[in-house]
Amino acid sequence: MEDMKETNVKLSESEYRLMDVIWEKEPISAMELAGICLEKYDWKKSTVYTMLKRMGDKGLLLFENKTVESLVEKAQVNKSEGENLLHKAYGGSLPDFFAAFLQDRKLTKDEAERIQKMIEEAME
Amino acid sequence: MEDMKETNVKLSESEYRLMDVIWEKEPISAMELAGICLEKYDWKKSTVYTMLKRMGDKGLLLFENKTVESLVEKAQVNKSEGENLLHKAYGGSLPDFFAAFLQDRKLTKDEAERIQKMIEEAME
DNA sequence: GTTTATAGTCTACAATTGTAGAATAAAAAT
DNA sequence: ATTTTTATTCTACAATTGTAGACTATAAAC
Repeated sequence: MEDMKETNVKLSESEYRLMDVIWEKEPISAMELAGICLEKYDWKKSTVYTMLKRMGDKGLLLFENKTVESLVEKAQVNKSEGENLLHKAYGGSLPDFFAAFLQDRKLTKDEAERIQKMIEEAME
Repeated sequence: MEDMKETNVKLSESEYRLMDVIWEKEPISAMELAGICLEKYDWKKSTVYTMLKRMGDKGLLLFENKTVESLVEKAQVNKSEGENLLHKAYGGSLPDFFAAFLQDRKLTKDEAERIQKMIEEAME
């Protein structure tokens, strides 16, 4: 990972999958990547190379000198997808958003505490 | 809205936008829908009709007798998008997921309380 | 009933995504 | 240097998405 501030990065499903491997192993050689993707997703190597090319053009990663590294952070991609959903689906209301997940879900004491704590810290 | 349990409904960006209008006004006549979409998104009427056709084929809505109604609930679509993100991006960990949103965000006392309360209720 | 307006369908086309075989280039082995 | 192996690129193609103009059918007015 090198840099790139770009807000609102949007990856397709497959792009995300590929990035996910990259995030985990970078810097990684294109060949090793192809190997992992073959195992993990059953993608042929040319499929991986094609994606690398396209994603490189989009500025999502750097494929240079046999090696691949990301140009977007996982946290940032996740964040922007999340914020996007929060706004489009729940009008930006965090309580409404959270409610959707807490509705039919049980939390362990530990999880609940961890979250409670975060909330306190986020309270002004 | 009539029915359809289908887990994991996935709408494209435009499909979601159209559905959003439908959810708000259904049952609504195709023409009125086209009018709203023209104003709101600047989509030509044939664009709307094309989408209605395609989305009807996919079982996302019913376009019958000049009238349109949804076959998927907004809450359900939102939910499934959210769960999807939760899993793919945060390994299903709600605390991690929530943390991403609470990180750089301030909550009002009211919001915090509403969330706290939900958490307590979700705790076993 | 014929004109006019309104609603709906069809066809089209470009961009993006998912996928990969075939060809080529580069590196390693002999 | 030539063969063999391995890495990379090219070309291709189908499906999906985004978009809409042109045509047709239907209903409303006269």
